[in-house]
Amino acid sequence: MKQVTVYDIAKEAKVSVATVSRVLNGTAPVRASTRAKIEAIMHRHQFQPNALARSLSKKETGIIGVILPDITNSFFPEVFSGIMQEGQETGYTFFLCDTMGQYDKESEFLNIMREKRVDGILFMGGRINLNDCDEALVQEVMEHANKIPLVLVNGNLKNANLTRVATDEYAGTMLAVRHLIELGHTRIGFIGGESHMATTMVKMRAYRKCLREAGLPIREEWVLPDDFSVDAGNRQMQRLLSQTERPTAVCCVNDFTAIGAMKTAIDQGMRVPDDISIVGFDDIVLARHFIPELTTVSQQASELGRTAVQVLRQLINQERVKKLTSLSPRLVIRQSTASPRSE
Amino acid sequence: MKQVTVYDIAKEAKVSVATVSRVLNGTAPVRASTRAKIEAIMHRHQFQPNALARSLSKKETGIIGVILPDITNSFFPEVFSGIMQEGQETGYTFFLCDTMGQYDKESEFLNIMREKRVDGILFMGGRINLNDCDEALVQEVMEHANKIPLVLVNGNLKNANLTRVATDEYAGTMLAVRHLIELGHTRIGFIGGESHMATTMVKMRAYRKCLREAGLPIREEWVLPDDFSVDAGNRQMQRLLSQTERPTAVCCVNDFTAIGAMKTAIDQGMRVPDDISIVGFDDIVLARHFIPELTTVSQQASELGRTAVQVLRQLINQERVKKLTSLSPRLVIRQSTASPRSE
DNA sequence: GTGAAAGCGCTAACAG
DNA sequence: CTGTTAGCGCTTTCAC
Repeated sequence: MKQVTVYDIAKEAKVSVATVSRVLNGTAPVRASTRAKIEAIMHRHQFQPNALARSLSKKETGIIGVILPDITNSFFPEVFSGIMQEGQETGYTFFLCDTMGQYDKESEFLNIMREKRVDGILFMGGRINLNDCDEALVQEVMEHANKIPLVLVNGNLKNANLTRVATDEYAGTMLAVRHLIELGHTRIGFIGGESHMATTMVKMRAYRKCLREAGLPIREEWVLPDDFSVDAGNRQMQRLLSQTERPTAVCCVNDFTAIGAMKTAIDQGMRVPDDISIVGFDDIVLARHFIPELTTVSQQASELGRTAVQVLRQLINQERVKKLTSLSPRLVIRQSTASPRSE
Repeated sequence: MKQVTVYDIAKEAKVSVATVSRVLNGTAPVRASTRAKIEAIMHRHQFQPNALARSLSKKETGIIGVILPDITNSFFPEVFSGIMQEGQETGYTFFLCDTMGQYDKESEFLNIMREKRVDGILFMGGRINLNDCDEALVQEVMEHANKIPLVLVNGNLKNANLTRVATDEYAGTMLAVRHLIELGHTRIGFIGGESHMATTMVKMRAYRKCLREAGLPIREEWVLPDDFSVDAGNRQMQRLLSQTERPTAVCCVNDFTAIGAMKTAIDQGMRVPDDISIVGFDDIVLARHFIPELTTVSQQASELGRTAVQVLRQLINQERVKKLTSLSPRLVIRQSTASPRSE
């Protein structure tokens, strides 16, 4: 019942373990006949080389550690899917850690990854999305990054100067707001996002910039941060609708809040997009299946994941790497936006 | 820059590596003073014990391998989330493999897991959902299961007699169909699901049983398998609506097809649930956010994941385990179902 | 309590 | 081409 090892194979083939190792890795020429014999024996015994032993001596595991805040949030499975596709093609395997948004879990997982000797780390969510992250937390990540290839995905850490790949959310939001303006909207609100998160700030900044550029007034009572959930969308749309002066369009921090906003608006008897236009951000899979289909900004999550792995691989291979790889989002126009009714 | 090892620690503390190992694992008493000294040194050097070396000698990794067919399908992240929660509490870590529905990838990952010496395997999707799985594929899994703890989650392999945990989909479907019948529906269709998949067959069987029990006729032209996608729902609802005699309610194989069916019905000018009632299966997160909110059967995905880990752990610890652990689904009544209009 | 030493299974010089 | 041997870093008897 004991696992067969290179020694067993070697003995049976009457060769040394070195030779067995050679056919296993193709690291040096081996006579065709002995190679064939060894392979036959390995096959017969269904030999499974012990990856632990191999990694221990090679000092590399072929494992990439992935930290993300919530696998249950459909954006992340898509990114992860891209990560896996890219990784599989290059023989990498993944160690996925879900921090459930807790910063101390990030620290914990970072350590576990180091113990497991992963070859590199992809860091998403949590502290790297904070606008003003605690110095100690930044420090910690920097120390790890000093010892092991690490890239921040869709986030940043002030003054840490780490390698990162991210969607250009500023540009993405401009796409969304300009779309609304081009449709003729002049009364545009913004919903969702915790205000201490970088995403929220960036998106709001882009939103304000656009309105200003277009010479439109910014009504602070229409700028309603909250969190990133569907419920946030519900709540803030409710608030918007309770005002006597209402916007005719709203830009949402992500698709979840957009969905919530849409639902509440419709439940209150409004029609989307006739009475109010709504645009989201992320283009989650179900966005196109809502009624009405959601206009949104696609982050191309899968592409983001692939790119992240490519960049990390360069880091692992000690190649030169751009400090920031920026991906351009795309506006996906569907049914939830239209020109305002002329009144 | 080199990693510090137990030897470095031992030397600095003027003790043997054995003692260092003892404080690391608490496997034997160590004098408090020397323990303190060692711990201080480890802390100072930020010592990270090499998990590979440890696993190699202990012959256990604390890793559970998880095979699933598509992390992008929101049902699986939820299951996985439950798996991780349960695992974390017991110190396990996970190796996630997405087969993207390809059977050969299942084989590949099974082998990789063996090489990585995971402590146990959780198998979801792919071949274990086939109603009639190729004998060789069954055999392969059986051989692995013979060597390593393995549990099938929401699936089965004929005559393999493997340990499994699964939702009772038969019961779940009965819940759904009976609900429709109790509402007064007599004309009920069934949409979606590939007919060679076990889920589909089980659910259809339950559907037929319910109708028969209630003395209702089964109209074969209203039983429309397809695949499990939103588009399948679109297509088959389209077909249903093109018939002159239409059902007043339809039971869908899962939430995706239900969403598709709903969307097509509404796009065609029907009202849900007024003109047609729709019930799904799974209770994905967004089900409650659709308009109308989707009535569905909850699999309690997260609970399923937790249970799977518990069972696997028992297997790993060589405890007695029930061959089948069955979870009861729950009907979640929301807005997409109502009594048929009396005409 | 603590130390010496033999593994765990594989890779990689080095020598031939 | 192939064999010998010394690691890789930790755990675990077995003595003392």
